[in-house]
Amino acid sequence: MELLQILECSPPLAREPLDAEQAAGVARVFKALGDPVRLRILSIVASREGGEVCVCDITGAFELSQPTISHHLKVLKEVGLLTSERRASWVYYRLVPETLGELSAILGAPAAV
Amino acid sequence: MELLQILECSPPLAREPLDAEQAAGVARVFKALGDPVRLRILSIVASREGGEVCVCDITGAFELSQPTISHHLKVLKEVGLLTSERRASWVYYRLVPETLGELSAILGAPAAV
DNA sequence: TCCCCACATCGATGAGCGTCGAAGTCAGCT
DNA sequence: AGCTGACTTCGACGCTCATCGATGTGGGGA
Repeated sequence: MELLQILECSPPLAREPLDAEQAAGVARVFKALGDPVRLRILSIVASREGGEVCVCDITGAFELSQPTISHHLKVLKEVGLLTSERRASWVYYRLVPETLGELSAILGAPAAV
Repeated sequence: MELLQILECSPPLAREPLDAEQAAGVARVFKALGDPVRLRILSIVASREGGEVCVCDITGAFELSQPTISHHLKVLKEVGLLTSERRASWVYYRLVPETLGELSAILGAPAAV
């Protein structure tokens, strides 16, 4: 059930065809990346010094309602690209670099061990 | 196509936030990858010895109608992941490795300069 | 020339998704 | 306890998309 496990078991595209289960899992993550707002959110979190971003910082970067941003954050979290932690009144989001790395490897990165 | 240019100009996610135009372009390609059938098609083409796959070979690998496969091939072609060439009665599809490489770099590949 | 085959396009349909306002939750402050 | 601020969840609406059957196209072969 865990998505990251499926990513770890999926070979690079150029090595051998994906089976249906692998394709379904990998596609879920790519689908999450297939939205401009989510991509920008992810890049904001990923490029942040310290690695943490408060939701209010993200909301301020878009001309979208706060529930919409929250929805996108939820999608990114569900596929294992982000994690969240509540401290006091604020919720901080943080990148999961392993997931990003697995995706890169599936696309055919030169296997950075 | 100008899509590949956008990919080339887009920094790795972890380096700096994407602007709206970059995010829109990159998202188009990821959205194309966000479907299990298209991912499997891409892996079939990418892992093929010789690099060429006839449409009939792809259609045979799925329990989907031929128009549906043709639709997915068109999507992959429009975002610059595949090219096609007609020879005699058959149409052969081929991977565009540059596009895949740019995506991998945006996800944070170890900067293959 | 006529037919057949490989593939693309068209039009329709049902499911999914992005977006919003409204309402709910949760924590700190007075 | 009550209030306020930061997010999340809910319900709804409009649009996009995956899929299909039917139809169009283009190239060989008989």
